[in-house]
Amino acid sequence: MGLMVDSIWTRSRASAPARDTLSREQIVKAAIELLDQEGLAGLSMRKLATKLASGATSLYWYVQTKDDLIDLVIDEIYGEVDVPEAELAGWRAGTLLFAHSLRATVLRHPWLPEVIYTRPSIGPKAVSLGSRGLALFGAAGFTSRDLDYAMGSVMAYVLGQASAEVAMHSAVKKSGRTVEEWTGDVMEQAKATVDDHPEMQESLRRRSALDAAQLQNEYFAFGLDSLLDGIEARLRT
Amino acid sequence: MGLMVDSIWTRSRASAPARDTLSREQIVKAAIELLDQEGLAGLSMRKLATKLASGATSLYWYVQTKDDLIDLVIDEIYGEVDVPEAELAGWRAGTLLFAHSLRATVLRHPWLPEVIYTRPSIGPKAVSLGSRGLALFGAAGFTSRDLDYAMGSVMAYVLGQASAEVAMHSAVKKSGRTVEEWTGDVMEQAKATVDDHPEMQESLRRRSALDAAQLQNEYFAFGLDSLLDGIEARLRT
DNA sequence: GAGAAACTCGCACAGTGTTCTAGTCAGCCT
DNA sequence: AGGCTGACTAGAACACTGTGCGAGTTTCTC
Repeated sequence: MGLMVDSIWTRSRASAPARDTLSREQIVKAAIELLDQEGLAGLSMRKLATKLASGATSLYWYVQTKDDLIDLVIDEIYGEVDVPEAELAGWRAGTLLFAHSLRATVLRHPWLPEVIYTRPSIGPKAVSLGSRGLALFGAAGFTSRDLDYAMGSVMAYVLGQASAEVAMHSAVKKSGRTVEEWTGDVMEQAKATVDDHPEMQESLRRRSALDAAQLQNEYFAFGLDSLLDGIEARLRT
Repeated sequence: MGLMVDSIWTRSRASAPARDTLSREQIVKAAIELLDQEGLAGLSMRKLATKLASGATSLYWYVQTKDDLIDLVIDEIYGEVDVPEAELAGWRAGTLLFAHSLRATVLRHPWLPEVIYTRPSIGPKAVSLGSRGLALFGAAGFTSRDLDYAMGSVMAYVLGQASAEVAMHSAVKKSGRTVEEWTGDVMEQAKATVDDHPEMQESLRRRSALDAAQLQNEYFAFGLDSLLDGIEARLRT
């Protein structure tokens, strides 16, 4: 009974490194670079090893499996997210900063949505992020379960919206055209199916009338502001 | 110039099927079954072919690549989502129904988050879903860009929250324990990193004090209600 | 009956994650 | 100094992946 779940985070190095050697940090860093350049499909143990000028199977000394490596990578990324102190910014402004930082992080690492939803994030940096987030919301007056709910809902929204953005970006990139051209293509190509749907037509037309980046910003802000309004209202009950 | 993007949706069968033959529908259906049973990693063309009692490469007559197949699969899944008519339910109730239906669909197909964020959804059923959603929000009085933003924000939140749920479920399943046991494991295992974070400790303790499913429901409802409150307020300006 | 489609599928290729095993190196003990 | 131990490297091999190719079979059309 009570057998412990053995995960990456429980293990640690036993003594000092012997000579000029590989390291987890190094491997994780290289993996992130590879992911940023070539996406999730472009990350293979062999390619990663070549990048590190080592044998492919040497990596397995530092990492149990590829999945474990990805756990490490994800946690590293969580470390890039800013969570301001409540005293400095106040809740609303602080949360906006946090949300935008999280969004920017996802956009910087577009392969993230493909992997974060396959596992809960319980690494040290993810925990630290969660903790600082809870502090921010706690300082605003949220307590007990509302505290968790509020924080979690903001994260869910931001990750969801950013993930959708990333999905579009990657499709555009794969097509090798500009965002605007791509939108046009999609409209044309989906014409047959969209024709029966007047609401969709208008929506697509609206979409192409505006600069794509600005549109995404407004999109993001609309939902975030709405959500925060709603959450804030729950504070006064 | 203006070269069309060639996608799954543009192609169509030329004439009637010849004899007792495979079909796209059949393949897609089998793929979904396989995905539900074994997850994304469990879907391979060979396994799928065996399930259909056919040769592996025969599938390539109906489907250009595995990615195309997944496009078809995703669209099929979008067909499972309910979007009520505005006249029947009204905006708020209708949106709640829609949101819960979308969430339930994701929970029914936990591999979905792993794939939806790698491509925008522009298949016929996804378009139909979007269109009916826009109709629902349009009937409530949203117009122009607010219409798109409101609808998109709700989708982003729901998908984000459901995806996070699914991430936890799959970790629990992989560990082979109950949700409650697993939560305990995680707490114990993350003790070292969590110990410096008092907010996190309380949050985790709170989490284990409540039935997991009920907690997820409350979680989901909190953010959704907040978001809808905020969106609704924007209707009156 | 001939020819053209529609459809099936075995073979092969390059690539994957990972295990196993033999090896090299650095530091410690006697 | 010599040998042992543990830290670390890495090649060979296994079972598996997606998919292009080309040859085969079936059915429809004239």
